[in-house]
Amino acid sequence: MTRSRKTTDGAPATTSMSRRILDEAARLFYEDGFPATTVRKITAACGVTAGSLYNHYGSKEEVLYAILKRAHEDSERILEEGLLRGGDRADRQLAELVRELTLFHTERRIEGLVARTEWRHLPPDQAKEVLDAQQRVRRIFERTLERGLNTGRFRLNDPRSPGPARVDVVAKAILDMCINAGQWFRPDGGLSAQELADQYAFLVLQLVGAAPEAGDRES
Amino acid sequence: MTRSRKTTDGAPATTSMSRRILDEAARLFYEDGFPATTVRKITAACGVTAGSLYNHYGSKEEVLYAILKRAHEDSERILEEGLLRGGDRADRQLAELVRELTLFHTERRIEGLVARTEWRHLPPDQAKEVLDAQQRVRRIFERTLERGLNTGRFRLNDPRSPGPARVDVVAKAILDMCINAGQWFRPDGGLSAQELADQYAFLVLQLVGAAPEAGDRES
DNA sequence: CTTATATACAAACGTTTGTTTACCAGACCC
DNA sequence: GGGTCTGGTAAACAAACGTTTGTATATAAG
Repeated sequence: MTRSRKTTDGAPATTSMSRRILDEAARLFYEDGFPATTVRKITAACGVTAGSLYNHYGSKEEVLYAILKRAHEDSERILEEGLLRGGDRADRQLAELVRELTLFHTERRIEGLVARTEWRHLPPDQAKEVLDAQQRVRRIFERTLERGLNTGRFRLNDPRSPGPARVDVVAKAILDMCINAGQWFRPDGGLSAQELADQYAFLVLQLVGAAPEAGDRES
Repeated sequence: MTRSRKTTDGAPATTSMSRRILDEAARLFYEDGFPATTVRKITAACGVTAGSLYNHYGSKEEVLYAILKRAHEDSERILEEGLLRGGDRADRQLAELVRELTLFHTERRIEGLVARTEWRHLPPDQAKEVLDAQQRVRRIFERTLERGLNTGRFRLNDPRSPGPARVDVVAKAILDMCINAGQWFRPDGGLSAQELADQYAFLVLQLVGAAPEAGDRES
């Protein structure tokens, strides 16, 4: 996991300093935001002095970019795995997606929030990379929603409204729910992250009007 | 509306400088965050020099506090009005709450986002004020949810789960949906803020399992 | 006219910022 | 031993920070 820079795969006693800087910086960006977090605070949290950061990263911005890149790669991978686990029924796919995304943002809420809020402070080309990754995640949800509507598993027709709710709007609503759960959830409230993810999956299925099907247990 | 400081109620040609500073600061806090926004940028946007800000506010923090206070007062007032308009049926109350909150955060997304994200940079007692206001908003939603469950209008029992979804969890999910809509919504996408608010109200009613009742038109 | 008040300005304050530089201790290879 | 590399240190850099100061000007009151 932690690949030390040049050693021949012998695991170092402590996590490598490069990795340590990433973790402490993520925590500080989460608490205070990127601009208010100084290089001196980051390095002090790692037990070294300011100049040392530049042995591992070219700038403070580069540290932020590394954090965001890792978070987005991991979340995309996790969602695609969940999609496969859902089989070919859109409702089961959607439930898996919601579960996985909620779990990711509760278990790794520090990186999750930083990735959502601090990309503005990156140079434009790197900021665009982050936005593209967010768009890919959204597309995964939109495709599953469309599949569920086409197969008649989801129902989004408001009797008081001219047309059905738009798929992109529904996808955004679901994403905002799952992503922001990480901001308030604390595992000490008598509710585990797993239980929260299950409740969210249930709520989202109700939200898209997924009728309980034969084969799903009924209470 | 804009009360100029000393004139005898004759409307000034331009909005007063105190108000102007508030608006420009809000926009800059929204774009770059509080710590990355300098006093010089704020005052330059108002066409004056840095020192002039201190004729109107005691510090940069005080500007942030004024923005947050105004936003929270307005949103609480709007929600309570919506609650009254909903009558005594919990489903109609909930629909009004969702509509109003979504509208507020789309029409005033700048203040809305700043209020949600920048309170960390306030001194502890003022930060607590903001958190208290957020808690009051959450309670409004929780009470309406409880009323709907007690009167049987809402249904939150997951057949695959031991108990029903917790009211506080459902309230958070709804709040995250509405509040964050302001971050991505742009009125140029062929969807007005009103239509978005209506769709969200519909989605939330499905989410809480509100059965369409006699008297609501069916398509 | 005189006086007071509000608000603008330019300039400076001490501090902190991200980053660079020059130097040094230890590990490894031959 | 000597040579090279890695990754640390202390000190310095210009630039930018929030804020204070002294001063000018315009408006309104007495």
